[in-house]
This record gives sequence, structure tokens and C-alpha cells, in this order.
Amino acid sequence: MNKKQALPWDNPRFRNWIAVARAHQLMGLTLTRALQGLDLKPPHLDILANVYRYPGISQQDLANKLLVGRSNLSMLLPQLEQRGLIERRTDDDDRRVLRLTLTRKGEALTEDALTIQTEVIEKAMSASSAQDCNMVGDVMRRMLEKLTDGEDRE
Amino acid sequence: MNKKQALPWDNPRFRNWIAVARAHQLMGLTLTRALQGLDLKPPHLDILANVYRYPGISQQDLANKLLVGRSNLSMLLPQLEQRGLIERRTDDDDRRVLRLTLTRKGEALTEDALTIQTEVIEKAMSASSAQDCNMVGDVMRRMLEKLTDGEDRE
DNA sequence: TGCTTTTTGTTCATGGTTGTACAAATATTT
DNA sequence: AAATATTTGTACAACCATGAACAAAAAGCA
Repeated sequence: MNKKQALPWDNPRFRNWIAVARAHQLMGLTLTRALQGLDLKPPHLDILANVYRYPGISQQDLANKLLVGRSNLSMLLPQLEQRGLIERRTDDDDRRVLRLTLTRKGEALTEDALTIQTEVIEKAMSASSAQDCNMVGDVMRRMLEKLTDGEDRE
Repeated sequence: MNKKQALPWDNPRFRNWIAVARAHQLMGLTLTRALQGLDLKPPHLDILANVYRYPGISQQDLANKLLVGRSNLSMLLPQLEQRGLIERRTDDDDRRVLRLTLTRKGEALTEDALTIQTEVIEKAMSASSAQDCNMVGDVMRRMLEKLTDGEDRE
């Protein structure tokens, strides 16, 4: 009869990954709402947080870290620049690249936003032990390796 | 000196969640490329997979399952309908709701796409034991509970 | 040096997602 | 029964993200 040919939902890895996807999406929604008082959305915070952590990063390197296209940043960065959160200065050694840094205001806002994000994350993960959370991180980092490995060749 | 006021990246839960977010995004990119032979994108597959699993589901219920807005489905479903993958029939008992089902063609395509998705997932998670994967799923499901709990009250 | 190739960032057209405002059908209240 | 409220799906404008085509700068090579 071949009822439904072994539903993927019976596959443990499949089912568990779906849970990851749902959790991530719901986290995105929650974070969006938590950040709206700062007039920030998750994509903006991703940018700010990485410039906060890696001052002077180039747009290309930032795009690689965020796993987004360069054109994306070309659209978003001018907004953040006009809001006075970020500065773009062309590198003297290589006049193609724009180096990104946060302004005072940008740093302050980023710290506020990261505090909020951390609270949301800690609350959401509070039902799991630190050990379990580390296990999750380990599995994810192994996945990142697996996925980036098979990527270059081609 | 207050160097950088305890970076969130020093927080284990924060750091582990960032790994989840990156893995999810990279998985999305990988799946996008794996599906492009079928002319499907992940959002379309999400819809098809859920209609496959819950035939006769309403658009509202589907939106809830996918954690997206109704308007989103109002935009996407007509496309899938015109491609002959999905059928929308108004419920006789409640003529507001549209009940969704897959056509033969839609079922076949969905099965192909799910096979591909399952392969991608299994490959990505192949570096982790089944037990670890289950642990990940458990943590994620607990997060979903935590996040949906604090949501309604307001 | 002069030519080609690569890298970096921008622009533009396209498509997915959202929230708001709306119309129709149903449920609830009076 | 009549008025009101809620629910379901749609229309529209705004925003985010992408890939392709492009210009400028740098690197590699003849």
C-alpha cells in the first residue's frame, strides 16, 4: 500500500531539526518584539553586534560572518550610518574597502540591545541545564563544519 | 576601566544560541541550493510539507504552525495553486475558511523535496550521535514552551 | 610597463514577509 | 431578531534579502 512511504517525521534527526527551526523562528519573533523599543530589528542588531565585537571590520568580512550577501549590507549600512550609529571610513592602504566602527551612540545602543537579547535567550533556555546547552552548541558547531566543508569544492 | 562590560559572548547560553542561529541560517542557504532543481524555496516547502502532513488544514491553522502571518500565505498560496500543486476548497460548514490539500503532482513534488531535505539534514547532523540529536530536540522543545508561555498573557 | 583577473562595494529588479486596513461569514450579546 | 464582536482570508504599501550587472581599486602576469 505504501501508505506514505516512511514519513520524514519518523526520522529522529529530521524531527529534531524541525524543532530547531521552529525554536529559531519563534526566538526571532520574540526578539523582534523585545527590541522594538530601541527601534532595532534582529538584522540590524546582528550588524551592530559584529561591528561591536570586530571594530574596523570590512563590509565583505562582515557579510561573511553574517552569511548574507554584500548587497544586503550596502542597503542596510547607510541607514545605520544616517542614524549616527556607525561610521564608514575608507581604508588608506586599500581604497576599495570600507572599515566599519561604532559611534559612541552606536556602542551604547548595541550594549542595551545585547542586554535585552541575552535576557531573552537566558529566559528561553532557562529550562535546560548549562551542560545541555553546551551540548546543543557542540552539535551546532559540528553542523557548521559539515556544511561549510562540502561547500567550497565545486 | 570597564573594558567592555562583560561581553555577552562570554555567556555560555548566549554563545551557544548564536551557534544555533548560524547553523540554522547556513542550513537555509544549503537547502535553498539543494531545492533549486525543483524550483522550490524553503518557504514553499514548509507550506507543502505541512499540507502534506495535515491535509485539509485551514490557512489560519497553517499560518499558526509556520509562525507566519496570514497575509504571507495569501501571497504564496495562489502561486502554488497556479502551479497545480495545491487545491483550495471552501469549507461547507464555515464558508470563511479555505481548506488546503495537495494534488497528486503536489504530493509527488513534496515527497521529492522532503527526501532532499532529509538528506541535507542527515548529512549535516551525521557528526553527532542520535542521542545528542535527541538532546538538541529536547532543549528546543523546552524553549518553545518557555517562549509560547510568556506570550499570551498581555 | 600594459593587460587581464580578482576583489570590494553599489545599484537595480525581483521576490518573500510583515502589519494595517478591509470585506465577508460566523459567533456572541442584548 | 438586531446589533456588535470575532474570525478568516485578501489587498496594499513598506521593508528586508538576493543575485546579476556594474565601476573602481588592487593584484597578478606578459
